[in-house]
Amino acid sequence: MNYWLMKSEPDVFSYDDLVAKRKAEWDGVRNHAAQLHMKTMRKGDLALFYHSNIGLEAVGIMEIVEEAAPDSTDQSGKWIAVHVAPRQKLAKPVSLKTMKADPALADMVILRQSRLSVAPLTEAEFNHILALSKT
DNA sequence: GCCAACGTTGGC
DNA sequence: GCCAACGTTGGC
Repeated sequence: MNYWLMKSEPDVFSYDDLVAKRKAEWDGVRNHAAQLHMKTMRKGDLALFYHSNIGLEAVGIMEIVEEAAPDSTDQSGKWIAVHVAPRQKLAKPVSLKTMKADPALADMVILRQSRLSVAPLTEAEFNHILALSKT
C-alpha cells in the first residue's frame, strides 16, 4: 500500500466537491513526474487531499478506486488519470505552515518540490499528518 | 543537443 | 502583485 498527496485549488475542485460527487476522475494533470506517480498508484492506496492557493492545508483522506486510465479531458491520448473517492475529512486541517515547521516532515517530497501536484508520502509521513489533524 | 526565453504553478 | 522554481519551446 502506498500513500500520496494530491493538490487541487478548492475554488476549482475542493474536498467537499469530491464528497458531493462520491467519486471523481483526477484529471488535468499535465506534468510528467505527477503522471508517473499516478501510474504507480494501486487500488486501495490512500491519498491526502491538499488545497493549494486557497487554504494551503491538507483537508481529507481519499482512496484510489481506479488505477491509471486515459484522461477523459485529454484528446491527444498521452495523459492518464486515476479515480478517487473520499474516505474521511480530517477533524482539523493540517496547514502547510504546520507541515513545514515539523521536523518529522522535513523530507516530504512536496515541501521540497512545491509545484508538483501529485507527490508520494511515506507511511510515516502520512500517519504523522493524520496524528496532527487530531490535535 | 544546448540553452535562453517564456509560461505556469504555487507560496508569500 | 510579486517572485522562485521549474517545465516547455524554439533558435542555433
